[in-house]
Amino acid sequence: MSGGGRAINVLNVAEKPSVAKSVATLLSRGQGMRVREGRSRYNKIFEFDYGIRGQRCRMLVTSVTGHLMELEFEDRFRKWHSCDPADLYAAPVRKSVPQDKLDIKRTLEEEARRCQWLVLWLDCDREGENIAFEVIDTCTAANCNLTIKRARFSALIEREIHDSVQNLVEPNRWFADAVDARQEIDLRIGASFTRFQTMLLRDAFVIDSAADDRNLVLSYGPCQFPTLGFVVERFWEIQSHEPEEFWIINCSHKSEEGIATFNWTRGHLFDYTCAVIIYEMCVEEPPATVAGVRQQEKYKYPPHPLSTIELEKRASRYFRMSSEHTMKVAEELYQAGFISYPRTETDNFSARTDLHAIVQEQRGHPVWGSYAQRLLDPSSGLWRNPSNGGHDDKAHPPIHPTKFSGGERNWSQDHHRLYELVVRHFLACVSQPAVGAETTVEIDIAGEQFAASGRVIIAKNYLDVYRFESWGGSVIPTYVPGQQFIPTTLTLDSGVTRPPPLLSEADLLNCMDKAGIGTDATMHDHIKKLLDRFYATKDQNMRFSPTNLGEALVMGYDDMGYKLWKPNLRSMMEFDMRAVSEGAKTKAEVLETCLQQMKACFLDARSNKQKLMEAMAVFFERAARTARDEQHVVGEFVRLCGLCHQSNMVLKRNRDGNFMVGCLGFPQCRNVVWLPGSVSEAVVTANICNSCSPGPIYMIQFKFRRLEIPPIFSVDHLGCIGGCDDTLQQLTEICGTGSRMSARGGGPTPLSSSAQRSNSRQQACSSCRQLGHSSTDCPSVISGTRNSRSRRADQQDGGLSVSCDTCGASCPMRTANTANNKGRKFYSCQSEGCNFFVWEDSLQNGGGRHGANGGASNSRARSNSLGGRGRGGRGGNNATNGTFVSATGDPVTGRCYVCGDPSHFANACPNRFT
DNA sequence: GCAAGGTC
Repeated sequence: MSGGGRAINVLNVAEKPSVAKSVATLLSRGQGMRVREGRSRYNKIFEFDYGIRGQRCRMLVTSVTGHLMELEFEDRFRKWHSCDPADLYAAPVRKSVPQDKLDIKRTLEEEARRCQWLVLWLDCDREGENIAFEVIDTCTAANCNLTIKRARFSALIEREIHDSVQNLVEPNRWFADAVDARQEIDLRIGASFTRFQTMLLRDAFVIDSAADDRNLVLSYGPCQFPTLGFVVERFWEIQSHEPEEFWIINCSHKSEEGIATFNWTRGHLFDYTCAVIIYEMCVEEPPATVAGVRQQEKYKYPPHPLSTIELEKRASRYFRMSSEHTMKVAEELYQAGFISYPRTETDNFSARTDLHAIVQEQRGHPVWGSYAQRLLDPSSGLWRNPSNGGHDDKAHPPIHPTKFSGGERNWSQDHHRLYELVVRHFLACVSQPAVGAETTVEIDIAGEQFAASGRVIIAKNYLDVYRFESWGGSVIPTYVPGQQFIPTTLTLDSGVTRPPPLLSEADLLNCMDKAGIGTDATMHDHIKKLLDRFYATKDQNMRFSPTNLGEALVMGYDDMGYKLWKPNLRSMMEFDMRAVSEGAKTKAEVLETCLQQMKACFLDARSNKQKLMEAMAVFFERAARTARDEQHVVGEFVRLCGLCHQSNMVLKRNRDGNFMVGCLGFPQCRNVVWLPGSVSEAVVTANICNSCSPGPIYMIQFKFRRLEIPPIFSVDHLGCIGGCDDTLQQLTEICGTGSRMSARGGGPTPLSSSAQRSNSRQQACSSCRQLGHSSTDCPSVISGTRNSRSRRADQQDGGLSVSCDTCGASCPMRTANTANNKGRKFYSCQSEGCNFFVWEDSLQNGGGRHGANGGASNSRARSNSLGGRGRGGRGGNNATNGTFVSATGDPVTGRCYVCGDPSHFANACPNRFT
């Protein structure tokens, strides 16, 4: 091993103590290795003799603990009031070793003085390269004659480590530069915005967080803020959700073999008339014909090897552990040698990993040991080489067990759980997928398609050990093509669309991962920061809601038109960092352009600080000395909340100046009545509404902006929000509301919310002079001229069809079979999820669509924001109560949806389509 | 008192 000539001293530095120990052990093969203390008690020094390409070496292997240095502003810029925060974009910064790392620095200096070579064993990623240069700077300051080399390795495996030390390379300056740029940008942006918004808002409002207001820091960071943005965005999405009623036909069939539930191929329809017509056709011609039976073998694959994010997501999902706690427990298991390094992006095992050896270790476990034995038995056929998740950080393998344990005495329940997850996940990864046999039966009732499916699990395979996942199986009776049967139940049911749930921790990690916010080692920190800063809370179900403070800050920047709370900024920076690390751009170039842009953004944000103040004023009271000129903060009493029955509903303005009546129980109670966007003034009067209950409900004197309401309405109106007031309802429909959600939606952020508001107000259609639509989507234009001509051109041989207004598919002509419309022809779209429907005679007449609602297939009438009346435009027809049950042969219940009479169905109603 | 990134 050791060659001739005089031995040189080689200082080897790893990123962390564990790597130093591994490298030393592997290189020395455990022979003749000495350990001695350095100045830092964590960072030992290992010594042994070794030969590098014929050169005899005395190897000294030690470590740092991550970054050795920190970037800071020079002293005179460190105090918050020492300078204008805008100056922080140019204030001099310097890198230095912080107090708690000085002992490591001294060790490096002392050892470097007696060495000739320095070999860097830092992790092989950009941060690792940057740390390498911190070590180089420290060591060369003590000994300028050092020869500097970099060891490149991707796993702590004997052959790999020997190879890398025999093939030393140069450190990569570009990689380190990319990190330098990132650090400087993060520091300047973070410090300037944090100081600015903290000093602006903390003393101006009474922020009732758990922290003392004086110590509250309203931080801004390029990772924490987009993380908050995800939470707020979902919250807004939920708030803006307007439940929409839909209709669905359900069919089931019971036979001796069991029951099959058939789902309507159309999914659901939002148009009630359309759904009822189809439903009634099915009811009147109920025999079902089996159109097809499909049998397929399906596989459920085991997960990819375990990365940090996956570990965090799964621990959150399976055990409700926070990502921060998961990482703490994982770190302890790692320190004790039970699992591999827990901070890894890699989800692919290197071909050199001895997977069988890892399984072998687990054979003795009382619970999963027998599964491990089966895996190793070639005759079981259970083994499968793990899939490749496609990520490799080139530094660490996927998380896997490194030492057998049947459970240690000092382990908490969470240590047990996490170790079990890591082991079971690993065993699952090297197992065959679960196999199932799926049967799909398609049936046809009066031209409508339904389908049912069942699954039988043939082989559980990995699911036997991965108890966290399941694969539902259900058996359905046997059907043969052409078979006919009478459905046991055939019902028309209603449902309402639901908003998405609040973000779970796993969802949030997913969002961050996709947008490139944070790293595997820091993502949980950013989430925790939201909680620590009182920007968000986590409920019992581990789901995140923004606090008033978090929402106000995001709202403030959103109102300025900035995407500072979106992940774009970080993505842009990440793109630039990559360019630097590839040598396409220089560090100086990126710093200059990025900081110039950010400074301009900062100055602009500061000149628009009023937006931030206004957003805060929506949620918080002004501090005493500034509250004098504020009004509408608390609001005037209108009624007791009919939802929570605990708090008062008060008249308020939102930050755009739009009026609303909201429950003071917010955020626990979210009851709110949004008022028409055309209201210019609103004052609660002493008049009490005598038709709405429970009372008292105080009436509000409104003034509307003349140009924003149709001429038939008066600008002055004494109104009630209890549901009795038709004028308010109509104006709300016509003008829209000032609801933040209707303004924000999912589209691009408006630069000015007032511009958005005026766009949402509707003008009269220039074609038919009606309100509620524009000439481009006027029903008379669509069905009367342009589209009916194009439809005529679409006739097909062997049967008439028209092209669908909505999806463009061909819609065949069909004949209605209902009592009132027997023999009448219509076209309805066959595409899944499409509910286009039109009567043939309405096309021939060239006129508009049917009746008030009939035929206008896609009109998804929005529910009125003035509560309590069901769907707009169909007063008196409360369809949600009417589940029409028409079990063939069984009694039929329900009532007519047109007039509400229980003695007949709509198909026999004399008032239908009149 | 501020960021995000390493790590103990």
